[in-house]
Amino acid sequence: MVQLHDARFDTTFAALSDATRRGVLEQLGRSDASITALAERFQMTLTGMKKHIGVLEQAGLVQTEKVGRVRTCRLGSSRLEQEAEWMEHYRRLWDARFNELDKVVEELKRRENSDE
Amino acid sequence: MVQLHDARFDTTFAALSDATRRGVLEQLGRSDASITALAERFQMTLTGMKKHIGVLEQAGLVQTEKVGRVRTCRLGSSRLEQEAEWMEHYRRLWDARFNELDKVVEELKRRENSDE
DNA sequence: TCTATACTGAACCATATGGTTCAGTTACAT
DNA sequence: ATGTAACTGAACCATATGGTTCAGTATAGA
Repeated sequence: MVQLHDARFDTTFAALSDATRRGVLEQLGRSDASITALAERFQMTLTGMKKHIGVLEQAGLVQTEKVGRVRTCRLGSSRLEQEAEWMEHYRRLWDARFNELDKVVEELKRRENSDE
Repeated sequence: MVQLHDARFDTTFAALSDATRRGVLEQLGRSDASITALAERFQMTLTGMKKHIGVLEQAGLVQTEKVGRVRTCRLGSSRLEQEAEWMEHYRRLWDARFNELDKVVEELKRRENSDE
């Protein structure tokens, strides 16, 4: 049931398609951070960063918790496992196609040889 | 020089964030195909499919060649190697954070025990 | 109690995206 | 020579995205 994962993949890959958001993930890998801290680090308004965090949260890549007036962001529960798997799958497809081409080339060589 | 890869990552992940395009990659993993064939398979106008192919081509995931009046699409040269690497990197960050939390939890338990 | 900080939400803006239709152009088949 | 098939490009449309400003609300600190 590949279809079932489609929506999730859409949102995860879309979340990863922005350099700022990938930067935020890197940062959160080093230490948790407030929205303000992240906004400063990436030279952006609070509101702008909040939106990015929203996207990352939606994709399960980040979790946040508000205590007092500061909302702390940390890495979320999605470890991109299925996405990494998908990439592996794609690579196998690629290899399959590649090997097929190799066979064709070999076949051509064989014919050339028998023609000589 | 992480920045150098940023633009490429942007376009690759964006290309992968659409279910139709991922479907096209799957299909091309099985066999090369014309734009018309792909458009039919994914129930879409020729023009629509052409745009998707354009996006995939831009990301290096697909290559095309026009012979006569049909343009044949096949898997491209990008094997998502750097992207897979990036995901691994992210995972290591995640693990690092996770282990850190584990230590904190252990530390808390130790204190609890010494309090008893 | 007053003030500054940290966030939130609505509204706005420019540009991008995913799709369409319509009007070509080129190439194959009769 | 002509019709049809395969693609291409321009124009259009609705919605999404990445950002902003501005006007709040809620909390921490003096």
